[in-house]
Amino acid sequence: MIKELPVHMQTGEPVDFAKYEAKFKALADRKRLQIMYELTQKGCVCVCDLVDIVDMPQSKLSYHLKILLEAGLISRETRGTWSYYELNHAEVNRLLSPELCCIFRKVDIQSNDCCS
Amino acid sequence: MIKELPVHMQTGEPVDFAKYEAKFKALADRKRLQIMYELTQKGCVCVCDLVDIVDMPQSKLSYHLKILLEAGLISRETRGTWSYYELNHAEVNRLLSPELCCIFRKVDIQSNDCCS
DNA sequence: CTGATTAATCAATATTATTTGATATAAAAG
DNA sequence: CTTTTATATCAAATAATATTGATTAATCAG
Repeated sequence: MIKELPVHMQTGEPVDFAKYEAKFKALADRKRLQIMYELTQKGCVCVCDLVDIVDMPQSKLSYHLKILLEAGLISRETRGTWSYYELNHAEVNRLLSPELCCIFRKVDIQSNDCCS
Repeated sequence: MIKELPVHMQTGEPVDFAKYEAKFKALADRKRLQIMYELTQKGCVCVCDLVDIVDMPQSKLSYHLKILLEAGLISRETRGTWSYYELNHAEVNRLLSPELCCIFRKVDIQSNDCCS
């Protein structure tokens, strides 16, 4: 089995710090972390429910959801007038440690070493 | 072998989002990420060298080092007039994914699945 | 002791992010 | 068609962060 080097190590290209800055900026807010937590717990939630769950005025919630969405940490699916948001587990796993998995990550059924 | 549940799952206590907010805030800046990257690469570096490495005025660097220090992401050791900073690997590992290990983490010799 | 070096802190300013309330848009229900 | 509901967007006000240059404090070398 051949191991591949990460791109920046193969090429000597500089690391794209700006990319990570954007992700961590989105994570750097307790309200947004709570939103992510609720999405981790509940799966797919519509904005109208989330307003009550996180107890936040609708326009404010919309602002924070946009930031998480643009950082690729959550995804949206619109049905009619409703917008449903859910966590982007792949992206969250790509960023956060196994130790944070019980809070914000959702792990494959295989790897049974978490939140069990 | 008995598996322990994470505290917030055992007790039903709310997750301390503010704690993580502070950590991610410190990570949410490309200059600070670069500082962490250089410390990952070089180990223990004094401020006078870091000024050249990251090409930043001294007072600005000092400001950003303080933020990383207070977030527990780096540590300081002062010898005479010099201050040496290095990455707090334990804390970084606690936060960041294995996939980020090649950039910001340093992994135990054991686990050979990274940056090799 | 004196002058030079290292690094932290401070105050002023500039830049970014967040909150708020109002408005806009679009679908759904009557 | 009209009204209601869901959500996004906008502009203004506020709050939080970052940058700059100057100053301070501590050590060091002569």
